[in-house]
Amino acid sequence: MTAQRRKDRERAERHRLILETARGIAEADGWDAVTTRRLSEAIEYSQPVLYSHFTGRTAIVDGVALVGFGELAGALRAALAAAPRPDAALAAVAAAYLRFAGEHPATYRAMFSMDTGLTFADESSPEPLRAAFAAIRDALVGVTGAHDPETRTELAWAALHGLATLDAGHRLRPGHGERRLAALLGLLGADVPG
Amino acid sequence: MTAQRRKDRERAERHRLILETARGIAEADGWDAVTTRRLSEAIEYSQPVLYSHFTGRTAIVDGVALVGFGELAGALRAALAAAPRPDAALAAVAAAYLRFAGEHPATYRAMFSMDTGLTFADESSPEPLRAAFAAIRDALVGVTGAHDPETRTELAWAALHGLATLDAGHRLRPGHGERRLAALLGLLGADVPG
DNA sequence: CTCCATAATCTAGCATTGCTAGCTCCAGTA
DNA sequence: TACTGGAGCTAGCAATGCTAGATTATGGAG
Repeated sequence: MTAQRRKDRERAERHRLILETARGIAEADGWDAVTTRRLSEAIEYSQPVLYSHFTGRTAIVDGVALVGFGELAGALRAALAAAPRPDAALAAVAAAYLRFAGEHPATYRAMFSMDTGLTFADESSPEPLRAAFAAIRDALVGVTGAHDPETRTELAWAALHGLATLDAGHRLRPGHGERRLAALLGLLGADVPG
Repeated sequence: MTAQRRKDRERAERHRLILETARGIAEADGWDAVTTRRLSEAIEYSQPVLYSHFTGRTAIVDGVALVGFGELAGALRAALAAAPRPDAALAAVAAAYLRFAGEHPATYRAMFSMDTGLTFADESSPEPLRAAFAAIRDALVGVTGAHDPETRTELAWAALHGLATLDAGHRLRPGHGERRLAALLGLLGADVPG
């Protein structure tokens, strides 16, 4: 049964290849360019192979999103751990969040802006997403009175997400990202009444 | 030439009908359900008629987005005008913004989350969008020290947009919208150092 | 080493999509 | 009343996601 073991490994590798290739095409030419034909050609397999790994095109997008959640959680945790002092942690985490969104716009879109089959906000929420949420909350708790941290974390997340998506859509003034981030940190750092 | 006048009127009316129907289908069954065939059938014309009004499907989405910008700007201006005192204006505007996004999710998607041919952030930005931005800024200026109002307006907008989109994607705890809005208003109302 | 059953992979094609070429037919003019 | 221009439709193309059925490779039994 050692042959089976090897096949499983090759299959997992190809699974990874599909996701990586899809992500690459999406980051290069947008998600519309990720057609099953182009993707299958890029991985040098025929289209039906894709369907032996994923239930359909949207499942592939979901797969990329999941990888993204893992990366984002890692980046936030790393920023949190590397921050010298608690009050610097929030700035580091926020900057890391916006950097991730800016450097991987298509991945970020898959995670947050595309019709998805993933479920959230309940127990079946992907673990990496919960980890990313926890990183933001931990950073916030370190800097503020920690009154109702869940709500404040949701709010900080929403602000970061709004900045990321509006900026990606060129809805905000270019070149003012630093200033906006500073303003956000100023708000979040301040004690909130109520 | 009175016949021409009538034709122009009918044509404008049909233009409006197309946008309204497309929006209705999108709000009912999502944008994926807005196919040129279903849309043309709903307006009781053949498909090519759509292309005599719009350059393509995305132009129709853009048209709905533009209508949405107009409505949003109107709602924000109304909220601003109806607020009894300046410090209540911000709460009214923010609530109106989230209400609009919650009541017309597909329209809101067309405005902010879909690949669009519209341009923003420069002079050619749609006028209604600039009007909506101005309404938020005016509300903010009334409540705070108005230091760097452009940046603070972008930030407030981003927070509202983030709350709207994450909530629409069921990424936030249900039933806590009021609390999040209150927390946001608390942050924005507080004076920010720097 | 050979044969064969199983699994893996591909070829070919379906239904649906956005979009368009070219015909038809009707309204308005002389 | 004949004619012309344009408004609208029928029919069809290329591209998409997806799948059925044929085909080839794999690996164990004799």
